[in-house]
Amino acid sequence: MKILVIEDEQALLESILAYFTGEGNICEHASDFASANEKISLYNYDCILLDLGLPGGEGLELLTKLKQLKKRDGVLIISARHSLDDKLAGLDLGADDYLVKPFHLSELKARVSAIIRRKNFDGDNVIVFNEITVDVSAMKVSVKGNPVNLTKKEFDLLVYFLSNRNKVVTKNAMAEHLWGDEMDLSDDFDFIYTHVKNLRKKILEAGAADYLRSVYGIGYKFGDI
Amino acid sequence: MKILVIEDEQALLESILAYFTGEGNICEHASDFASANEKISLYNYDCILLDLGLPGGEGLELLTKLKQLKKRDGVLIISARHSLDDKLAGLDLGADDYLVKPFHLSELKARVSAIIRRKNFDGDNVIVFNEITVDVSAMKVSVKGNPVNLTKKEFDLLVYFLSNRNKVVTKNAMAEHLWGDEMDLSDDFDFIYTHVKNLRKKILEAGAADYLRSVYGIGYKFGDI
DNA sequence: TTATTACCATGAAAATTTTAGTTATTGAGG
DNA sequence: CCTCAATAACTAAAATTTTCATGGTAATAA
Repeated sequence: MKILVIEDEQALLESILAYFTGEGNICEHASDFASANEKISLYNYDCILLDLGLPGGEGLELLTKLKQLKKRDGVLIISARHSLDDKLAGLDLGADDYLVKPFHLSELKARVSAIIRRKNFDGDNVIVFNEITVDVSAMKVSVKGNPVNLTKKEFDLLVYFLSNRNKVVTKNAMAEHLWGDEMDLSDDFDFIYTHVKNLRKKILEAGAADYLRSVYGIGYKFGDI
Repeated sequence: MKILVIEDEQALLESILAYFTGEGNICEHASDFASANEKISLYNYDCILLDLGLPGGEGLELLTKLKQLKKRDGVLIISARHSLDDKLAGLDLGADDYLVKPFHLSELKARVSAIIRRKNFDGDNVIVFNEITVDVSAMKVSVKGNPVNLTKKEFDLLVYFLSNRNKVVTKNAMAEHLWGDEMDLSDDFDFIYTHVKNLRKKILEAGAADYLRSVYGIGYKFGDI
């Protein structure tokens, strides 16, 4: 999953990044209002961790901005302010949850997972698409009940396709979601072909129909044939 | 096992902590309502010892909270109030057992063990998995009837694997369970490999099949081959 | 002391990325 | 409507990087 951490306290930022990266997520970060504003405008995230006490601007404004842009990123507010007012204001402006500092990383993770589950999979841990079943939390995939061994990138790719089923996804969007901002978008990332190929092969060999169409010059579409 | 002791009477708290820590458990504690509330929200425990007469709030509310959060921690109420009403109220709200002060630590331990046994091992003292037998209360492990000498960490690890059999457990989850919150989860704890290795070796040498698979980039899975 | 736990260095295994070569699709010019 | 060059997509395999296993050692606790 792709996560943006907006936090100016350097030590906390780093431990959050280390933890979530270690859990296998793609993480980006911003430490001030301006860069946070830029990130949320330009990119999409599965979840944004937003610290309210931010240099250069009022964190709550970012929520307003997200709403204006009609983004559907999940937002978890993390803040030292534990007044009820702030909490309500945040939730009112569209935040999905609110966590008061100090907190523990395992708790943060649990909440982020809950938000992502709610947003992407209707609160469910398991995505079912015809004969393909994906257990997101257990990172397990099966076709007609038979388990399929996918690597992490293959798994991420499949989940991305499934949460965008029947929509055309561009190569850029895929790259952005799977590799985050370490990836220079001016590069061509032919290696995506490798992962697509491997995923395709494994799913087909497991006995699923060929749901993945390439859209010449654009990207791919995964969905009903 | 991970145990939370919620108790405001300092002397009693300390003797309980000393006793359970001495028994090899990971113990945490809280002395007032607020911090107890925070702890139970943030973490999962194998058993929570809950004193009802707590400064700052009504202890029974914590039970309600646990239920709301859909936690499955075991709860043993310890309280000076020996009225039947309190007891029934507590059990009604989901507590697993009730112990009236004063009590003997050995009695407390027996009840805590019973709760943990019931929660984790279907009330059984002994986990049997193919040729591996684990006596949880006696901390003894045997393979095909031959005893295997495990250290504490190895034992804990094995029990953790067994109570999560056939599921993938992440390195983070393992660390969290084995070391509690003293461990900085943003660190990488490569030494977990050592414990895995030692456990694996001892179990294999004792003649068991190789039930432990590593799941590249994620963690481990212990279960049927 | 001895037993246990944490850490480190090294090599092996697995996954990811790069590279290079092949095939497919498109659209412009004949 | 065809041909063909340009671009895009696909594939296989090599190179690189990451993760894991293991033996040994230092630190700590019993």
